[in-house]
Amino acid sequence: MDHSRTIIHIDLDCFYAQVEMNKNPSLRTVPLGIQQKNIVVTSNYTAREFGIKKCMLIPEAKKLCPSLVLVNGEDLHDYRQTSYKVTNLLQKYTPLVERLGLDENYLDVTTLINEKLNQKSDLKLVGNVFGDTSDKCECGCTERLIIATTVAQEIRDVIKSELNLTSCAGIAHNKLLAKIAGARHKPNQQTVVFPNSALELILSLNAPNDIPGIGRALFEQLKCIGVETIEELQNVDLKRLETVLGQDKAKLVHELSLGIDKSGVKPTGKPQSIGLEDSCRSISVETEVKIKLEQLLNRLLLLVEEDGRVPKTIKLTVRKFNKDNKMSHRETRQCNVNPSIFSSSQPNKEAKIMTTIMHLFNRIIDVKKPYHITLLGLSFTKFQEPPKNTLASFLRKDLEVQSVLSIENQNGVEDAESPVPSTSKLAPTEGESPTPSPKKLKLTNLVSKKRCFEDYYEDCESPSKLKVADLCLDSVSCPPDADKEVFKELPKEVQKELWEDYKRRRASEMNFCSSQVKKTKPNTLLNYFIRNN
DNA sequence: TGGGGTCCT
DNA sequence: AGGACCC
Repeated sequence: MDHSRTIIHIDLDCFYAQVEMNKNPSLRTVPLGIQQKNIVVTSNYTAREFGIKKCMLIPEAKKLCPSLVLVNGEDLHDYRQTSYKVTNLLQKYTPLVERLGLDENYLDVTTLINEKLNQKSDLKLVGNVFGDTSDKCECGCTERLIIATTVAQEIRDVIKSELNLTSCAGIAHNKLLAKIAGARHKPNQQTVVFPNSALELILSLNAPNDIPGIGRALFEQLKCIGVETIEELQNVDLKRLETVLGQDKAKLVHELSLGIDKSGVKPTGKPQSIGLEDSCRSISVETEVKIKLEQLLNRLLLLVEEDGRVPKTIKLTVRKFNKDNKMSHRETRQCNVNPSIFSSSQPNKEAKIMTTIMHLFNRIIDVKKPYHITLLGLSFTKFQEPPKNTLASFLRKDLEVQSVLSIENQNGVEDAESPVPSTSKLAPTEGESPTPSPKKLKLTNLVSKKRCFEDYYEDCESPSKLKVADLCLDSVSCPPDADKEVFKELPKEVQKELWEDYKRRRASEMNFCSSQVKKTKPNTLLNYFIRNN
């Protein structure tokens, strides 16, 4: 077996509740529930002592705990923001950070651990251990996992000190085991599991669908062939499993049941979609539909503006009333939109977008017949170009021009555009814990977001006129797409970053163009900035 | 049972 | 466009 990787799973404790308690510290001392419609989606640990459970109905929760304080958590904006702050912190340890929902992250710390291994730091196991450790694997994984317990503790300490959030961590040689182990001791604790305890850990779960990756549908299929417990799944005849699941799925599921998980930690880049939903008792007239969708659209436009990218398609989701318990049944329709519609200079773009949304709506609902809608959702997908969250993006004058200059982020790998150079990444570390990087320069407040478009072509040289040689010089000059007057006033360091950013973008363009023509990868600057390629 | 997301078919 | 999975 291969135990060469070291994975840490970080899970924020009752995440929404923690965010609300940080916003309003007086909530810390009371039983707190986060409410979405008629449901308590999560609660703080004070409330849990009353027996409040995830996804409990409000009346039931109130009966268990009449003093329960409820905060509405239907707008995820603040949770999403905090969530990304956590992920950004984690990315200082390794670029291999994968998000799962808003409150979980996987880290592949293999490289970092191997570096620490060479430094001969003393082996001190921190936190809980799952299972018995008398039978020790000799492949080296034991030492690696022990070092990782210290790293996990450091990471949790930083999340606490920087963001005032407590979390749990699971440490193992794969994602599956790390996640399951982390849930053993909650809250604000961590657990390591060694390979020899993998089977025991999996068997400690109650049912096959407690294994991440085995959901309701798979569980039902398993039942059909008489597999109801994890033990039965572990011992099932593979051929029989294949008859219902097919070869690939059968192998995967069987391996999961044995604690084997070969899946890698996939760096999560920018979201593939940004959407909003609103459930409701009943909507059956068109004006109400319009009002709801307008609300959703206005909120969504703000989110997309924050994101910085421009979407190319829009998707409408409708859930019709269904007396059967098929609550999950939704219908969607999508269409492409001209990205120019999102331009800030576009006069009443809301109305224009609403027109296409209502067109989608009419593809799902025949408004001449009675209807009964219980959910409306709107989402934007297929974004143009990766946004460049750098100082440069701020000074760039025109979104449309920007889109011409940029390329799609083809593999979703982090694009080396982090405003703070991730120092600890792959470079050898100095042995101490990763120090928080210097505070980001908050240009947001320094530079007005107002951009003027008119003089772009007069003011700037065409990028195509820039010679490749310019890109290789050490000297720093003003990128053609930045405001020269503003640029002059900036500190030298900032000027340098803007110029570096511009060079990177130029390099990307060059590679983009040539790779369209010939399949071979030219040895451009880009190769230094794009990994896994 | 909410309000999100991902990837595969 | 839907369905599986995840939180």
